[in-house]
Amino acid sequence: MNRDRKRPSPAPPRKSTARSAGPDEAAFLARYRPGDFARPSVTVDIVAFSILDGELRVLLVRRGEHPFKGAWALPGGFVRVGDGHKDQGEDLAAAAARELQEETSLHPNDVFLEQVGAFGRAGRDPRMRVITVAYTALIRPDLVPLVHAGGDAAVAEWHAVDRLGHGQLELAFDHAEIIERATAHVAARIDGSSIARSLVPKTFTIQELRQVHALLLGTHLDPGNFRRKFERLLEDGVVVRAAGKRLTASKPALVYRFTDTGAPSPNAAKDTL
Amino acid sequence: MNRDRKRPSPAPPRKSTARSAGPDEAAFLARYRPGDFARPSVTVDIVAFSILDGELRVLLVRRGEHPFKGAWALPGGFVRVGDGHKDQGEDLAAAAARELQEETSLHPNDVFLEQVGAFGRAGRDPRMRVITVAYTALIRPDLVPLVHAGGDAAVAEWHAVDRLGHGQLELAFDHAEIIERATAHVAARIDGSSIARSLVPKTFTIQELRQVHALLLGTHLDPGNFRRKFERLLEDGVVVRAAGKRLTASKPALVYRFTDTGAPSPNAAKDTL
DNA sequence: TAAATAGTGTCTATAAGACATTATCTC
DNA sequence: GAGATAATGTCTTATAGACACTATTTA
Repeated sequence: MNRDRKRPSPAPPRKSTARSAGPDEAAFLARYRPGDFARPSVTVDIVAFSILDGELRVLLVRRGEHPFKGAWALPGGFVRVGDGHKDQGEDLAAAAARELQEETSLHPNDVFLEQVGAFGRAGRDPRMRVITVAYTALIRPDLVPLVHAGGDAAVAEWHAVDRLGHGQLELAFDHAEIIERATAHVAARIDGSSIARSLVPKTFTIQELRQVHALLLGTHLDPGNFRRKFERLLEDGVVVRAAGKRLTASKPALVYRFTDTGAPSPNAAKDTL
Repeated sequence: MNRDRKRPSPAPPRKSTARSAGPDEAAFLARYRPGDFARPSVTVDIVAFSILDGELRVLLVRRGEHPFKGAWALPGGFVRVGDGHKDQGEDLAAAAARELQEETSLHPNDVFLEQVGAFGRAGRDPRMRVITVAYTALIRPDLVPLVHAGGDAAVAEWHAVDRLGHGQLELAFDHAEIIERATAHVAARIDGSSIARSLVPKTFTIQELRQVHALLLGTHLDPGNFRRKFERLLEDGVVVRAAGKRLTASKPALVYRFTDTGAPSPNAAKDTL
């Protein structure tokens, strides 16, 4: 029941949350000053997925500094907390969107961003206590070529999730675990179709969409059976025919696109995530 | 790519995580000193569910201090971060387990504890920036009578989740939203049966188990159809007959219990959660 | 025409929903 | 015996998996 932080503090004006604080509480807040005892650093880490060359891949950056110098890490950074008085800083989702944009130069509206959870094992960063909030970011493959433009100087590469295990690649901190949980998170949410929508190009064939589902689920999917499910999406107006055909070595495939029912990114709305 | 926290610091020995840091990195850590810029406070909040009088209920405590004095809040408290040198403090799951025990005097092994996610909207606490990590705790109703014993002096009550909305009860901070998400989290995981196991008494009838599922899903469940699913649990050895019968106003019902396949609480294992 | 893949149809097993029926207990 | 609920059974519908088959294009 330690809900009460036993500390006085200057009144940080609450932002946006309109609620009726009585004059009593206003007076309390005016008197309140935060004591300082140890606080953790809080970061956001971005698990950015895309599909390249038929593989599920995740964006990793090579660390140039200790600890884990030379190892691969998830892009991420500190949550801006503000000065604690006038301004309490940015929301978690905003921090994730900002980091995403800094790393990839992609606009957050084009990317599906969703919280996975908090990871805060003591000792996960050898320097100090760091609690990180992980977000999945689903990047449409046709946007991947635009990714590298605005990033830092550091090396960023898309690594196949399948080839991360078994120490084939040294991953910094607990990022192997975070990627594992993020992958499970995405796979568990594939059926709503809003996930898959963020991992196929603007226009796609049924087989391409099936491949996305198959990769995320880690199983083979029968083309005929998948088509059956796809036809339900057509009937519901979730997808529609697009112009043209996809030319292959044999019979060309019809091309579809998702309609705009339901936004691709739920970012703006949920700022607690 | 702000993965590097641009701060020097004394070497906090990493806890438990056995990894091979080269002598180079060891030297770096010895030199490292954390600068201090603004950090958020981090808390854990417990959304403890149980089923009483046929209702899904959540444990709330009445706030005795500003802000939100007199309002109802989730039990919770600060994550212990340690001094940042020798010790980085406790894991998030450990903090949740500790808070749970402090609040309810229940042993964490008897309770199903699982992370919901991080909530960190700027301004959610008017005093200062606080990021909280919410955990669901599922309390078997037969343990509820033991709950109050070891708590703080504050008033703690089990409130029906159905009767929280529409401003019927003033909830502190963003706890209404946290409860909503925690409820959805639990409902989404009901089918694994490990959830329901934590919300029925040690022995239970089929109808009692059905009621738990119905409450969490918010729908009516047909007794006959539910029995069919239950029979699969029997065949798989997930549940077995227990001695005795439940006496009612009419025909007594057979009594069952869950077997020990699969632990009731996944706490100890996942310390990143 | 051969090869290849897109697209279609069919059979079966499984599970869920609706609902009727029987069994067994208390009062 | 009346009332009540437990326990069982049946019919229908929806969906998934396996797999056979047809259609259309390129080379």
